[in-house]
Amino acid sequence: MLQVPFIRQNKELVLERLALKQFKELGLIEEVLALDDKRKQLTLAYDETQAKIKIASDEIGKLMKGGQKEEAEQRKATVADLKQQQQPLTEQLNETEKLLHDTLIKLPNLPAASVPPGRTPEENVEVRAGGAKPALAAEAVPHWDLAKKYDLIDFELGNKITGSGFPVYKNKGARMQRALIQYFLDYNTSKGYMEYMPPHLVNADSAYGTGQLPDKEGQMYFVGEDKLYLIPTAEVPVTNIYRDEILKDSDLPIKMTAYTPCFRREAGSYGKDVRGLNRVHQFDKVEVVQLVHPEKSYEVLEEMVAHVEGLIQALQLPYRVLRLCGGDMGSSPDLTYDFEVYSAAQQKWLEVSSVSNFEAYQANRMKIRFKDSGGKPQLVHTLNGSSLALPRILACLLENNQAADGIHIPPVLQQYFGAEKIS
RNA sequence: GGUGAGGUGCCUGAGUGGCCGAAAGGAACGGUUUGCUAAACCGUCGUACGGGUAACACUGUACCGAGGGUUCGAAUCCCUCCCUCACCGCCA
Repeated sequence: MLQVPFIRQNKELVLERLALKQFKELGLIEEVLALDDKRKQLTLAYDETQAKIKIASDEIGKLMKGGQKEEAEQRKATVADLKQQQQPLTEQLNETEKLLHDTLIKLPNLPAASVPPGRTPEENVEVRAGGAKPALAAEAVPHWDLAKKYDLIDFELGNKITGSGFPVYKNKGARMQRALIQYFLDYNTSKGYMEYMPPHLVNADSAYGTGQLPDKEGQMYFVGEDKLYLIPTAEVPVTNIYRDEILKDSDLPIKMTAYTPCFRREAGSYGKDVRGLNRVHQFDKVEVVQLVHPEKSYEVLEEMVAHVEGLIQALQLPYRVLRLCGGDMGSSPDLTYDFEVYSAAQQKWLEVSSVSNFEAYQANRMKIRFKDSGGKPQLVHTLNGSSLALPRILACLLENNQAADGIHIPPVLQQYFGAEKIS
């Protein structure tokens, strides 16, 4: 959520940046400022009346004690009068505050100055690339065929148990999931991230906090009976650990990592890239989250990008790092880097990680603050990234490492997986 | 799910209608003392939104789980919800 004083002082910049993000309802900015003006005016009027009521009430108490009943009754009449004046103010104030909040929450975050212009994924900017695309044999096949050949994943079985997009991992496939999760968590904790295992369902407040609500409600599975949402990413429960907290500046940075399954309805994306593991409704992911001092967040963003890059390099996968253009970014981040790995048999780049700086956008929603050196509460900056999402990593590992004698496991995974290849 | 007790500031905990934004103790922070540590002593010790200021100061209002209500006046009384604890039931 953007901060009103900032909008007021930087109106032109805000309009310009929102346009970069392809945001159309620029009129909302004027609305916000007008509503805020109205709010201040009503607050002042309400407070003044309320102060008079308090004084009069106080006097009534004293008059009653002194036995001056008539005087007291007179004061009561005054209060009744004041309350009548106040009533419309109260209503208008509540209404205005709600409207202001509802309008404010509709505004996306401002993209950073370094965000490239553009509308579509094609306009994302490649920052760098690494790893070599493997030269596969002519008979190389995509991962869904390999999954069948080596009995690793059963997609049809998931259909029976749940529905499409819920693959069943089995055998060495299940073992590989476990190995990847453990390796990723070990890698993250070795770099100072504290490991968490958070709830997989969250309440509406948490979903609002990270920005899933109200905009992306349709992307989450909802348990109506208990008004809980299945998490689309560990970012939601993990970042909310510090919701409504005021930290000491010496507490920063806070580095957290968690493995969770992720649930996404993917409404509206049927039929596109849904084959095999490319897009599923439930998948596993290890996430890293940081809460940092505002002056450090861009430095930390680069550090997190390097962190994820190290992981992909260790897995020996060909990858590229993209800086997302304004139109392809989500509504909450200031700056996002996507990692894509090359799935050699499909000959496709698959997104496996997204690392973002949200600056104070999420922190303002969640009221995550710290006391700066002057002792004043100030919003932290939040960042998060996948390190990593499993399905597409697995797809690439299977496809890229297939050989006549089986699928070769990257050295870093062998001790976790317990073998050098799947055959 | 049932019954009972309860939810107060960073923590413990007092407060059952006006003198309470809230006692006391602890923790934390700053200072004095001290060879160092400890102890002792002094001070600070909520947040939000307004007004005010160059910035402080100062000042108004709100907040004692959440939301409603009663009353001139609510942490305190009433209602609904949420949560915690204990016991019972069920159960990994």
